[in-house]
Amino acid sequence: MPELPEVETVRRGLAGLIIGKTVSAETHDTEKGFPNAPSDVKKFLIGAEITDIRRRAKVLLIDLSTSYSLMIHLKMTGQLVYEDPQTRFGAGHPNDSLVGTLPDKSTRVSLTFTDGAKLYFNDQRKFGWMRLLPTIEIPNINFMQKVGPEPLEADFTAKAFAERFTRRAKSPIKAALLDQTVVAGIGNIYADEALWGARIHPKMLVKDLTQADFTNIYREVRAVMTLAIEKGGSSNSTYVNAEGKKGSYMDFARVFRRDGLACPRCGTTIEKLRVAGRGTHICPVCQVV
DNA sequence: CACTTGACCTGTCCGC
DNA sequence: TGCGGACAGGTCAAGT
Repeated sequence: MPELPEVETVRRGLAGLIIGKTVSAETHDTEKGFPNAPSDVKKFLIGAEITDIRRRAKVLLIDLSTSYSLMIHLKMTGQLVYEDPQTRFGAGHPNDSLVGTLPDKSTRVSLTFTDGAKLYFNDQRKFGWMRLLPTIEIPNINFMQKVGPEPLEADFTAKAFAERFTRRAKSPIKAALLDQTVVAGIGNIYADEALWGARIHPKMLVKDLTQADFTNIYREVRAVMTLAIEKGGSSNSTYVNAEGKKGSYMDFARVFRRDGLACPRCGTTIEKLRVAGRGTHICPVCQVV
């Protein structure tokens, strides 16, 4: 799914909907998605109040009053959808919804709150996961130790951005942008969009780029992600926010999934190629190797 | 280490 | 209409 702007959109939506609520029940499928022991779930999740919702890179953290947290990665097709059964607010809402009646075939975890509201974790491809762990242990887990800085932090500079890439000298710039240990939160959509904005070909090697190039990429990454958060993220097929609704960034995309259409800057037909094993979209005139 | 490729899953779309 | 193959927002564990 879900790159930084989509996960941030879910975080903001959920924060307004479930902070302060108390979990009264939980069900999940046993094979995948929520591997915690039933005794831990009973002890640290049931009866817990939601105290905060945080995001780091593409990971969501739902903090509980028991000093435990739910740590969630949506991967490609994960959804966290809230539903208030009294008003039918949330899932199944007719406007811009990609979610029908829940739970459905893709539902892996369901939480019920004491007021009757529900939170569903759906994941069509089952790559995503949710786990319950002590809040204090989160900074120690491998992913948190290795993940790079948040690109939208106010004090994150263009110079600091460029320095993160020195390790990846022989990588194509797109592969390095997708590496979460370099900079956090960038995925396939916003890598393509930012490189188009910076007029840099995704196959350009890191070592062949100048500080000026990195400054441009830095500006574009920040601009495109900020706009995407404003638009509620990108919905190609399965991504929805906490209310089950789509994001509209794809209406503003300049190259991503626009192969065969005109480059909005020069009119040349946008092409699709493969870089770092991922579908990649470029303007062959604006972005030259 | 740095770098590349395949694996993990289900669903959809495209060509025959 | 059916069937095979490629592809899809992301990491990982292997391989070189």
